[in-house]
Amino acid sequence: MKLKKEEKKNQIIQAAIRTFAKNGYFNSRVSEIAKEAGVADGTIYIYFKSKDEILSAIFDEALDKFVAVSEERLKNISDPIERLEAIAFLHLQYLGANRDLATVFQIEFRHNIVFMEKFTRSKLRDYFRIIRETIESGQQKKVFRKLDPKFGTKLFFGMIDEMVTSWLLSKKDYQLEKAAKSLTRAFVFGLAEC
Amino acid sequence: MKLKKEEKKNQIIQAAIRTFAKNGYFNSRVSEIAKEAGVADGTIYIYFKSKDEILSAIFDEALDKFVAVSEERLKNISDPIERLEAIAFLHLQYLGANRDLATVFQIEFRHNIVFMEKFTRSKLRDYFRIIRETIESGQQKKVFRKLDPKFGTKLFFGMIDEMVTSWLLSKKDYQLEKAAKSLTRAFVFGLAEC
Amino acid sequence: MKLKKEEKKNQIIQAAIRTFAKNGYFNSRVSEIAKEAGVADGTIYIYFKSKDEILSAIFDEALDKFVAVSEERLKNISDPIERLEAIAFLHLQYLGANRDLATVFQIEFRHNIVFMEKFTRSKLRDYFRIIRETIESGQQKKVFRKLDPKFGTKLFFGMIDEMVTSWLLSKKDYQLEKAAKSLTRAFVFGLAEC
Amino acid sequence: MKLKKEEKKNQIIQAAIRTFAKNGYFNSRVSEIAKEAGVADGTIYIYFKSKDEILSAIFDEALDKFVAVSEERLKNISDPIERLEAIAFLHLQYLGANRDLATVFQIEFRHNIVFMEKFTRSKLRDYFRIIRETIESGQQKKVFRKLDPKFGTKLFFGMIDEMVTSWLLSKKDYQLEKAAKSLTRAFVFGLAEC
DNA sequence: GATGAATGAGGCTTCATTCAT
DNA sequence: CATGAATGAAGCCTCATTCAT
Repeated sequence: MKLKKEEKKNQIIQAAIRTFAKNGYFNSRVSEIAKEAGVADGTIYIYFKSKDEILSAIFDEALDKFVAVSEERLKNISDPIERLEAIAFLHLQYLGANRDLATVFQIEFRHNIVFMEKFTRSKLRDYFRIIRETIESGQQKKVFRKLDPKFGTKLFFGMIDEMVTSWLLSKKDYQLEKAAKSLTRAFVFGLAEC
Repeated sequence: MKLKKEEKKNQIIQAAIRTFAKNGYFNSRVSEIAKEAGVADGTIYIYFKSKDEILSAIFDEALDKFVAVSEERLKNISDPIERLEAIAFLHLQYLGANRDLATVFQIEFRHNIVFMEKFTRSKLRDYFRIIRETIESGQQKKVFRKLDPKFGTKLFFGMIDEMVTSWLLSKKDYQLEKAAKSLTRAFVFGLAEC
Repeated sequence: MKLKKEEKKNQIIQAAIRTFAKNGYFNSRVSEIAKEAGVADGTIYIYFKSKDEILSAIFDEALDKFVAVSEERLKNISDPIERLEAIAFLHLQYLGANRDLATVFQIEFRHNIVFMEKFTRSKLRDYFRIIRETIESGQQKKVFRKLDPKFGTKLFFGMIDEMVTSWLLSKKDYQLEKAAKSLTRAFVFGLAEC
Repeated sequence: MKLKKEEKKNQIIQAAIRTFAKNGYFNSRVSEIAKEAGVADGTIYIYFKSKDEILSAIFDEALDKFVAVSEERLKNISDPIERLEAIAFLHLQYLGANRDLATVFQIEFRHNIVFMEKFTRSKLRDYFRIIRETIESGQQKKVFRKLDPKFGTKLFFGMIDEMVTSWLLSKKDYQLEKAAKSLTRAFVFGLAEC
């Protein structure tokens, strides 16, 4: 019973991801999501308080899952450079595997500034912490030079994030995660010759 | 007469930037922009065909101005590393000087994938070209190692872009352009020790 | 369920007829129709795509019903003169029984040449055909003299139509259908003495 | 000076006739009429109090001119049948000569019921009187049989009116006034054989 | 729990009219 | 007289949300 409920909730979330990806949050209709999910309009409101809450649920769920998977995969990697590459790989793979989810993340996450702040301060904080701790660890091991780890985190995240956005805007459907290696190499060793 | 018309158009654009920055495009009302600009609702439609066109005009104007200023400033800088730093500086300074404009750029620009594509394919292309040519020039001078220049462009842009977004979300009002030097250093020399 | 839906649709149509009759199509507000029908503004749009479509529906329905009733009543009348009189009677009775509907028909039907053409080419064509075939039948029976039947149809229709318009503009509420006999007599035998 | 003023007023009226004929009164914009007349929007309001008054002026002027011309032409025709034919001819010729004016007359005259009543009670009354007196004269001369002359007037007017409407809806540009003879014959002698 | 018809607040936009130049 | 930029009231329609069935 409880399972069935979770199933239907997920069904609605998946429908919302497809709908938001196609038309954007503000140009998507609740009735459209309902149709896509194969339920009645009113049913949406049994599982979610409002249209806005569906969007939040998408991010909540996707971020939770991503952080959980990432922590699991990173558990046994101790080399800082290897870890950074793994992080980039997981990030690119996760969004590269689901273009609709990626679209919602890259486009609708910037829903409005309050919305962004909310996630940046909670769920996304965990992700940023993973990157930051990896950089700090590398600095302790003298693999990385001195540099504000928070600053480095932003730079690294910015690189990955732009790869995803660029991939979305490109019509070509290349393997996004393949960029992880050279992205990390660029971040660690820079663009300079030698 | 012509001047006055341009003045009023600009007045509306500035009001729209403030309004969009505050509430986001979709949660802003045309009547609110009108009030903020000190004109009647209908007056907006003498200068713009639709609400959507106001948003486009903001980007059009801001990007044109930015590219024009940048090209002027970069004219006499030939050293690739210096050029990259100048680009980062100009970018960060331009948006750092106008928090409302920055908000609209970082939040509203990605509100709609079609809208993004439109600008990425035209106005923004010029900006990306400036970065790319600088990287290519550095590669010819053997200052930069071999790496797809387009890929490098994305990484560099991604770093800058994330700095701006992070600055917006931060409550602290630090000097954004101060990051240009260390950002460029990180991009060119990487994070690795020595 | 289906019945209830048809009922409500009809309820809106009747409200629209009253509203259009009172103020004319362009000076009628959708909110006024809704109020008159006892439903919310938005409900109108569950049953009709647009304000314009309500007007079309009024004509569609009224013409369909009129042609159906007329064909039924005329089935057993073979004498051409009797048939013409019956047609005039039915036409005058139909509109004479519902002053609001008559107003919409006489005033709003000609509000727009494109709108008129649409109905003249479809629904109204059936009605004109009934008149024309009666004239042709009378000519075959040598009751009527040679005359382009289409021309005759227009003349006959014009006579009836003007009776309705005149009745609408008159404040007196006389029995419109009483004119059928003398109208037909005038059409068939003319104004000449003997 | 006065002449020039009248000229410009007429210029606006002609522009309004073309504009109303094309789009109908409610779908015509004052700015469109101004453009068509080659004057500024505000200039319209120097010559007319409102948009509605332009429409009234069109009917005022056209009806005055028509009645004046008709009375002049009918002065020397005493035979009732000849007079009726002349009336039909003048009516059909007048509107047949200016399709735009005819469109405005047949379509926009039914602007709303109050508007119609206003003209039917004043300007149009003169025209109806001309027809009615002709019928009465024919009855006195025993050319026409006994029949309420007002009733006969409506029938005759209805026939002519429908000819005009039918011509408007027809794409063919036939000579409308050619129908005057057979129309009158039909009205006087009827459709009956012999 | 599920439905989907009904609600009604509110937005974008139009356009007749005004009035300072 | 002529202009046309500015006004702002008001309409059509949309759509998130509710609730009786």
